[in-house]
Amino acid sequence: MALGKDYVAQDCSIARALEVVGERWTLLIVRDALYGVRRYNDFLVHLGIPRAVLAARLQSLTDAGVLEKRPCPEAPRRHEYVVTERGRALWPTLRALGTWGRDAFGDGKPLRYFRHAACGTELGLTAECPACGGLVPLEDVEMLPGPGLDADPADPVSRAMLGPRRLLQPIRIDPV
Amino acid sequence: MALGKDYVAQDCSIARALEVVGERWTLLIVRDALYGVRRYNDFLVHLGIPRAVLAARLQSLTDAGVLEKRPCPEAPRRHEYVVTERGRALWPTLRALGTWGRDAFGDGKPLRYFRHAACGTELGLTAECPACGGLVPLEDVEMLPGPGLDADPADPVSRAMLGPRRLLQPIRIDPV
DNA sequence: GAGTCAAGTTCATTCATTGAACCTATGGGC
DNA sequence: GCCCATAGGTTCAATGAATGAACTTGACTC
Repeated sequence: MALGKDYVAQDCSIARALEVVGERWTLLIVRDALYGVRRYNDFLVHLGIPRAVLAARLQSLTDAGVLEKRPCPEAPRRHEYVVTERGRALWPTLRALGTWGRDAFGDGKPLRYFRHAACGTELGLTAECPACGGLVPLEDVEMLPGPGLDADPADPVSRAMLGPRRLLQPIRIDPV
Repeated sequence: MALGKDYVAQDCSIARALEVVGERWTLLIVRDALYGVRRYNDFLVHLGIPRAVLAARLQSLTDAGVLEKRPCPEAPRRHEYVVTERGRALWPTLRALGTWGRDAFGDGKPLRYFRHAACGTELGLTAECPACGGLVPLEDVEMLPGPGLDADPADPVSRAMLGPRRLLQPIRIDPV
């Protein structure tokens, strides 16, 4: 929404936030980044997004300081996009949106669980731990597949996301 | 996003939620509805949204059970769109998004404060009361103008939103 | 030297958004 | 009865963004 008409003059923090993450695909990219996706091709495969749109979104998210683009440490000619602190701060929003989607439109079979790894308690509405009381550091959030999740997805990124794993833990795709 | 390509097969509650509230303008309409806007023309004036888009979004939000359309009790020929329980459940998401926008892109002068009316404490990141511990019922949330807010806005809806008021309290525009 | 792979860019088509103009039903003033 | 205003839309042409397929570029590999 940065291009063309924007939400200028709305005098509202929500509108300002939506200028950055309100476009189609953008929040899903941030979600994937929090789940550990880092590489252009992995976003591409997992989201099924057109290449041109992905490139544009990664660029604008980088400009906005939500992601950081940097050379991949292992293979120097590759890049990775890593969530910054500002990007991590979107996790409570995404958690709230996800619980809303689940409660409002789910069929009773959760797709994923998010637990505080230290105590095993499922996160509350907005990513806090009801038992320990407080926002759980992202590194301590464990995501697990729920009964509603496709147990044998086609694309390798979804497959890598199946197992219990931590938020932010980089996805690695085994070269076949 | 309901039309054309959608986020089908994403197998994710966030994607499902975005199918309903992810389009341009949609979350701003829900925000206004939570702030007490109820009438077509008030949304129109406050958001500066094209008429056709507003009509389409009100329709799809009504279809999704986020808003309810009903005849206005005072003037029987008018309608109002009122947030349902499902719509109210979006408040923590919007609060989280707003605090993110404020913290990430604000200039230090908050635009609005949201307080728990019973104790005067400012709401936390996601609409809970840090003092009382728990989600505050929307009717008990008081919104107040902050130092960053335009103190003399042009449109009557913004003017009606200036004073300290409760969430959901219907906006009334005095006929000039 | 031919082939591959990551990470894009280019381009024609399709789709959504925009802003202006028009429509319709009611209600009020005279 | 006639004129005008208001609420809540619909229609339409022009613009802008999204899509999918094809093409590009610069390593590295066999």
